[in-house]
Amino acid sequence: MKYWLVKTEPDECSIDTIADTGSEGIAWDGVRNYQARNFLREMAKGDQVFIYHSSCAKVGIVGLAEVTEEAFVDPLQFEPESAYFDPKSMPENPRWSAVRLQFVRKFKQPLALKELKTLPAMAENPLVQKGSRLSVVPFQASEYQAVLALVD
DNA sequence: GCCAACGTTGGC
DNA sequence: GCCAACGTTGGC
Repeated sequence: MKYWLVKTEPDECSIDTIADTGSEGIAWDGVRNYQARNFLREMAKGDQVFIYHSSCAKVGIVGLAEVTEEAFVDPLQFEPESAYFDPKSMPENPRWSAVRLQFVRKFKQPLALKELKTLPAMAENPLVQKGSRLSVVPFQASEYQAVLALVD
């Protein structure tokens, strides 16, 4: 099993939005960065995924989700009306992938970015590196456990 | 709202 | 292939 973190703006899709989708889960689409896309493609069913709120008042990890469907073609890239439309992506060779995530739980207290930066176990994680804009972040098992140890 | 850091585009 | 210009991300 592997571990990940995905960023989301709570105004667009918060942990509560994900929770509301229940057992159906939510398509994690709209990723338009190659490095992040490649990580999406590495995800396997059952992988654990931290949900992170960015660009908001309380930046940090707010809960946990799980991969329920491995990478599939992101349909939004072919929809001209979508903000995620990509005219250069060809149906015979789609550029962008999505996965399906299902809500696992919301932490009673979010783990703030500020706190994450103080954890020795997280020192090497891309999330806390200066200037990192990666929206899908791989986690080592040790990093995953260090975070879980601080939430309930 | 500001701005640093980063990724992408496109002219040459 | 270089690199300037531009657009975006995301913390603060």
